[in-house]
Amino acid sequence: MDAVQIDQVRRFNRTVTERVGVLHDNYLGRDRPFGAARLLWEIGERGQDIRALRERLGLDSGYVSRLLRSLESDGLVTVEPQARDRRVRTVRLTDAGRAERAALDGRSDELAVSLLEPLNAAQRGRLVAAMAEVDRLLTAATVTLEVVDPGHTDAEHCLRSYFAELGERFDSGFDPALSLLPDAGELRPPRGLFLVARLHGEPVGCAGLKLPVGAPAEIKRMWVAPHARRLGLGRRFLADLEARAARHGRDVLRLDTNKALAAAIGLYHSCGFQEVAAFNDEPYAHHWFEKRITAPSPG
Amino acid sequence: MDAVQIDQVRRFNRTVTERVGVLHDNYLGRDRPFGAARLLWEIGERGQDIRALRERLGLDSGYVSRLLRSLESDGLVTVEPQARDRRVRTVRLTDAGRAERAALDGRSDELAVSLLEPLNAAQRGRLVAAMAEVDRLLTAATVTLEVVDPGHTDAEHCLRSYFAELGERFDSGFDPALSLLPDAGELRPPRGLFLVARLHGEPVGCAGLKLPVGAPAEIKRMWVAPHARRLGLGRRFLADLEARAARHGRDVLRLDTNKALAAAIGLYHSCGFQEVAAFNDEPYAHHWFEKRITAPSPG
DNA sequence: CCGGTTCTCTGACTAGAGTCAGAGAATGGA
DNA sequence: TCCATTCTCTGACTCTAGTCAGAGAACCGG
Repeated sequence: MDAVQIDQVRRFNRTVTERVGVLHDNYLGRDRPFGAARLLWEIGERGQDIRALRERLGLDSGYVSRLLRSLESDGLVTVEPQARDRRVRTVRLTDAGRAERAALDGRSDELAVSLLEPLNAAQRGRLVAAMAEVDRLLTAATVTLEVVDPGHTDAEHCLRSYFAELGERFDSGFDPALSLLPDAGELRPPRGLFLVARLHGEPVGCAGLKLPVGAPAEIKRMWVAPHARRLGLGRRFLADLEARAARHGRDVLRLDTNKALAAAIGLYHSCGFQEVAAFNDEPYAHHWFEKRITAPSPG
Repeated sequence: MDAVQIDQVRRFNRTVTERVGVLHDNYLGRDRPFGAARLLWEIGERGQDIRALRERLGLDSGYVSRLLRSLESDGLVTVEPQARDRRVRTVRLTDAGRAERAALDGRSDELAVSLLEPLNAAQRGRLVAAMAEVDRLLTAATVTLEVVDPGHTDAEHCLRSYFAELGERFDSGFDPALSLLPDAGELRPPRGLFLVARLHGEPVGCAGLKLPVGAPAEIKRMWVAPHARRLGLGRRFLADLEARAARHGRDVLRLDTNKALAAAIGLYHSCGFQEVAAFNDEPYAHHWFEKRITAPSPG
């Protein structure tokens, strides 16, 4: 990888951890140990089950219990057993807790202000834009792709969202029964595969690949959750599936799509797909694309 | 301040501290406590006096001593009294220490790579560019301006560097004796003032303001250290001095400059200065500038 | 050469952030 | 109904990262 880039990333890490880190500690950990403040924050306005808190923060159950005791004795939270399952306990903020949380919030704002303060308006604009870009791309880099069974909860969640969205966007609506849907077996080894993208553990996109014997590979059911768009995830799915298809010895990759999906059509063009004549009679398709692919170089 | 901007800064802080922070701990603190690793790093190839280490890292002397003992017992450093002053002790890396430091370096690289890895080439380019921008602007925001006496060490350091640079850049060289230099008293209250800019405690620029009675204020000896350029520091000096001149009741600010200082001339234009006829007979000046200024609004 | 200062070290302490091994209630399934 | 499991809590630890108060050696100015 490019040494100049690595160097810049390291310089960035140093500057940011110094500047943001130091202020972070100064502002947020002022009265209360950091762990307790974090917990207070995570409980949120609506309360949380202790197990959910533990999971989200990745903390030991004993540790969380102790932190909660200290918040409780300061009168910031109440802990009560859940009605349906009295083993599980729910934490809620008291009014004092809500006030404390708002104070934390205010300090977060102060921190942000103190970073912008010394700059003039033009510099502020540029800093904020650059931060947004870094934020977006680091988020993109934390998205993971994984091959799962199309029957997996996360896969089904994505597919439901996908069909719902098609129903909204197609002029004609979308009825799965009328479409040439591959049966699940076609997206399951050895006849194909199914990818799910996850961000912080939540499914945020999917894409299927059909690998019919002696025929071009075909992409089906590619979808990216609205809040995960603009992260280059579509492009990443295409690149990943293309590599997999090539590894399975296919030299052509194809797909069909609906005219309502303008962004997707743009993506296919920009990723090197050529529009071709219809290669199936999918009733919801208006465009058919194809791309010649080559085997990945070994290593 | 703009709430949208504050919000973006907060989102940035969250993403970066999570993503970079977690990896940072994973990679860098692997075998050795973080404090020891930091110390090992700061000792550097050429060794350091203990007091310098302490100062730079801002640590308690007892704590540093203990950390050094542990590094010493691991065979990574040697500590010896300085020849000239046997109270002061100098730490040097052993071969093993050098190797350990190189390993830390390698992990820093790995961290950087792991942030870039999941991205494609275009995204990497954009991420690195945005990181450079954030880095540059956060650095700019940590620069402080302070009024000091022109006889202060930091002021003198800046002035020496300034004269040296003029000597190199002017076609004719630069001889302070031939120039219309204000005597130090003119850049000292009540007749004027002198600003020094500092980054992490090091002086990185200066600017003087003459406030002659019943005459326009005048900027003299503005200089920014080469490694602190492109941080908007020149613009910041001008804005600061302009506000100070206005607070002292002046409504015109002026300055002269040499044709070799193209960047400065560009800056003056872009900050609203107009070129005017010579208002003095400074032998090294080719351009004279003036700007009408207004009293800052109260508050 | 004496007294104050500088520099480093040691010992004794603290707070934060966890980990680990049960104990004891509540629940769910056979 | 009973047994395994789930969930939370308690007590007993650990490791980092410090802080604070001297002690003792080395140095410096008068």
